[in-house]
Amino acid sequence: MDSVRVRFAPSPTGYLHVGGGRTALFNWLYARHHGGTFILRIEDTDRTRSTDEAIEQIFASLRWLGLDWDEVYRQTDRFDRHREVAAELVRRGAAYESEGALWFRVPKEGATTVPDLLAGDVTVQHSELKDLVILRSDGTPIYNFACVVDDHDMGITHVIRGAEHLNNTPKQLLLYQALGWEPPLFAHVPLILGPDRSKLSKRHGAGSVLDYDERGILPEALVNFLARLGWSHGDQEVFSREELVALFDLPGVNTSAAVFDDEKLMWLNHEWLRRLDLDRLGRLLGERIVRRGVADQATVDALGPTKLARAAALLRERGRTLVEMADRARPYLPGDLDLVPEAEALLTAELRPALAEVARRVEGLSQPSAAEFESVLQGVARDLGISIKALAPAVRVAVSGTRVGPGLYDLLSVIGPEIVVSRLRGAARKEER
RNA sequence: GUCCCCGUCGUCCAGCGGUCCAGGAUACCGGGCUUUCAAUCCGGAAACGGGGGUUCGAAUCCCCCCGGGGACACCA
Repeated sequence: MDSVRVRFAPSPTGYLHVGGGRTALFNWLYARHHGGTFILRIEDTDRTRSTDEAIEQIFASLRWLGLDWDEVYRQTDRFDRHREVAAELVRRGAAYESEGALWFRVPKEGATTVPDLLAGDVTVQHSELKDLVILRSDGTPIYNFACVVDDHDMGITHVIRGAEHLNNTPKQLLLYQALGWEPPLFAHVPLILGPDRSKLSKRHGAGSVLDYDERGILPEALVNFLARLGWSHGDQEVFSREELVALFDLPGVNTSAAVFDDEKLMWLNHEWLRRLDLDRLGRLLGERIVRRGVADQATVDALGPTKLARAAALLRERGRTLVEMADRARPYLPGDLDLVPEAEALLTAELRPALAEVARRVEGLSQPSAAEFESVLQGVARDLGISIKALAPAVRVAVSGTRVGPGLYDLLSVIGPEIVVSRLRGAARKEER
């Protein structure tokens, strides 16, 4: 059997949204699973709506998703070929000119059946079809025609595309027939729906692939999530890219549309955050801290990769996105903190000397571990006759500015003795005013 | 409106004639653990759209209805 050649054929009329992203993913997975070729074809025949910015966006989106293509084409580069084939259709009497445009004649009688790999045989009566324009009056080709010519010329073996194209397929099949060409196999994948159950589109808001990057979603998570929309492997939920390549195939794909559930994406993202290599996560966190304006590049650089990774290890347990992690990273960075409003209530006159005492005892230590911090706090609590349940929250808020966060001793150990001491003293002094 | 596709917990999936008084995940509710929040553990509520068939037996096969979606451009 010929090796698999599939294509993703977006039109550059706007950003790439997740629906297109999933179509691209399924094509890519199919190609990689079968050791085939993944082709990217920019369908820019509508020159009034296509933009170079959109093309760049599509490239950037696919790169971010990690979907590498083996060949890339632009339909506008192939207009001569399209016109040549159109002329051939005229010669064969299958096309005619009217009002300046070239039309393909659809038979009045009979029917065409699409042998869809997923939907099964779908038959459409020719009486339902109208003649279709193949070349506009300005001589440029139209989708249904350019698509057929290109799929044929590029040796496409499987057309995997959104279900909204199922109705186009009979027309395309008729074109293949008129040209005497062997059509590829078709697989129309179910649509992704928005919360209102209509086809996911730009008007549903955050539909752009790159928006998910902006929101702090990992490409691993979005790929995993998109793959699970319409495809499954038993009860498994988390799949690495490698697993997907190994397991994905068309027979496992659904036929019913799926609603995009943001909450589940968040859960999956958290899962991936917790599985990520810590050095890489540390780097991502550093970038995000700067990107979010939490701190500048110099501050992040000063912290260094090791501390960044340690902070990331704590942050990822609670944050569901890189954005949440970065926005909570302030306590790990040098400098003063804004304390939450209830902090004042926690830092009572009774606790003030205790904070100062903790600072004094920490000062003598070098690189204290979480366990050492614990024994310091326990010691101070015991010696000063204070409950640890009162001391711990006060130390936490003094050092991290907030009442919530990782285990206190881990937190202190990662923040490090210098910053801990300085913030403890600051809080103790504040109370004296 | 016409044609086409689809129809299992709110949502994503499993199920492909018996092992299903339907399983997993998420979200939700309650409890344990914890200085807090997470994580985690235990428990709970939650679905085969309806009606006819076929069959000894149907979530699984067929038909009708209903519901949802998509397509009906010199857009893709």
